[in-house]
Amino acid sequence: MAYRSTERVKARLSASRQRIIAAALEIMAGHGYAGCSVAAVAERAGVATGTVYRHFPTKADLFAEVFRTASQREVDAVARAAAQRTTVAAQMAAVVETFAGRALQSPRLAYALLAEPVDPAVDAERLTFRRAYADLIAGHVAAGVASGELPAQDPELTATALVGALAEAMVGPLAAGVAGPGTIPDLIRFIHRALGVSP
Amino acid sequence: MAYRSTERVKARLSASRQRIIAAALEIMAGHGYAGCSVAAVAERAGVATGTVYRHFPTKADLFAEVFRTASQREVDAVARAAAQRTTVAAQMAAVVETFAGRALQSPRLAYALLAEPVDPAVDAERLTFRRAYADLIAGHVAAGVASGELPAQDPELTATALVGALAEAMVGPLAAGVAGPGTIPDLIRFIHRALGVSP
DNA sequence: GCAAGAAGTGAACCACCATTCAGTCCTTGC
DNA sequence: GCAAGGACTGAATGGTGGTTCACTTCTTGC
Repeated sequence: MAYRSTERVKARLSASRQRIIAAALEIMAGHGYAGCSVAAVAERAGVATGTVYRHFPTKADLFAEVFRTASQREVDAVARAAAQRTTVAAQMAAVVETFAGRALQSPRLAYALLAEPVDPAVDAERLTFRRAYADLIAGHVAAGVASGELPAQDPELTATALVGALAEAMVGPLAAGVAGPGTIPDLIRFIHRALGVSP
Repeated sequence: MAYRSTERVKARLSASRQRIIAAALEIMAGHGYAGCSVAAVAERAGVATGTVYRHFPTKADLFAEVFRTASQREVDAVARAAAQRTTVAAQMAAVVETFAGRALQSPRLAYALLAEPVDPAVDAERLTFRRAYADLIAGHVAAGVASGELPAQDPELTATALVGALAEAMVGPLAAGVAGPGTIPDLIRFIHRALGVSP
């Protein structure tokens, strides 16, 4: 036995894997999922197409991970913003501002993550993305109901509906390229009403 | 010139076209968009695959029309239900009940119309579907604001967000096959709060 | 009945792209 | 240096399913 992979190689492999994921993300941000052929991803990552398959069994597996990575980044940013506020009203305002602000920064990527037609196996990953947002929101809503800041309601349903509302309200602006200046404040008012925040 | 198409032939052509659309709808209701190969649609319609292409230039064109037809039917049903009520609160309750009730009657079709991964050209048609709902709702909201039943708000944004909320809240139940018994009343309460209906 | 021309047929075609694999290059331990 | 075995390559492969088209069948006006 003359070969047993060493730390150095493991690190290189891992770096290579990360480069592939990063390349896929960059292409998604530039040309959407539609532009993400395996060959294009490989070229941008500086490897041969075959190499992609040493890291991921199928294209769907690769993009499941790409979606997972990107989604986690988004959800984390929103969670961090919300955590800095104390009232549910302020927390939800932070959620909207962060979510919408980031989406408008990278509209093509946001569109790919939210709504672009993708392989069904990748689409499944999208569900967990939305679920992560819903869980985050549901936690704040449940706390608000418990503290009496919000009226009694099913936090799960409220959170799911709010995620849908947020996503839908962003798809138009993302397609158009910009949001009207009043969109975000209006959306915050809508969501405050929906939560039952007292005015 | 020995041939100029007559009424009888025109009627037959139109009937054939309708049969193709109907067949596509039936397959969507049974197996989703994924089951809709052109060959399968043709077989169900009782024509050869080539015949489909005498009526529609591409598969995407066929399904754009299929989506348009199915969507119109849904929107009409919802509009009709809402039109029978007098207050905005009751109208929106009717919207939710009709939308959700019909979706749960034909979950596979509803899923295909709302969320299943489809060809991008067909996806575009989905946007107009959602837009039609949003316009319907926006009309009622605007009337409610004008009459003082609802507080001041941007009817367009409210309507868009509500469409997103409705769709998102249905995707889970559609995937699961059933909705919990409380889902629809809870959703109506959510939407009433979001509109600012006074309790 | 017949010529002209449209509608209908379905097997063959083909574009696209994910996936593979035989050959080459590297890394490791001795 | 060298043998063993992994990593890398990228041109070739293959499956899928939308699309075509040469041919057949039907309609029409005379």
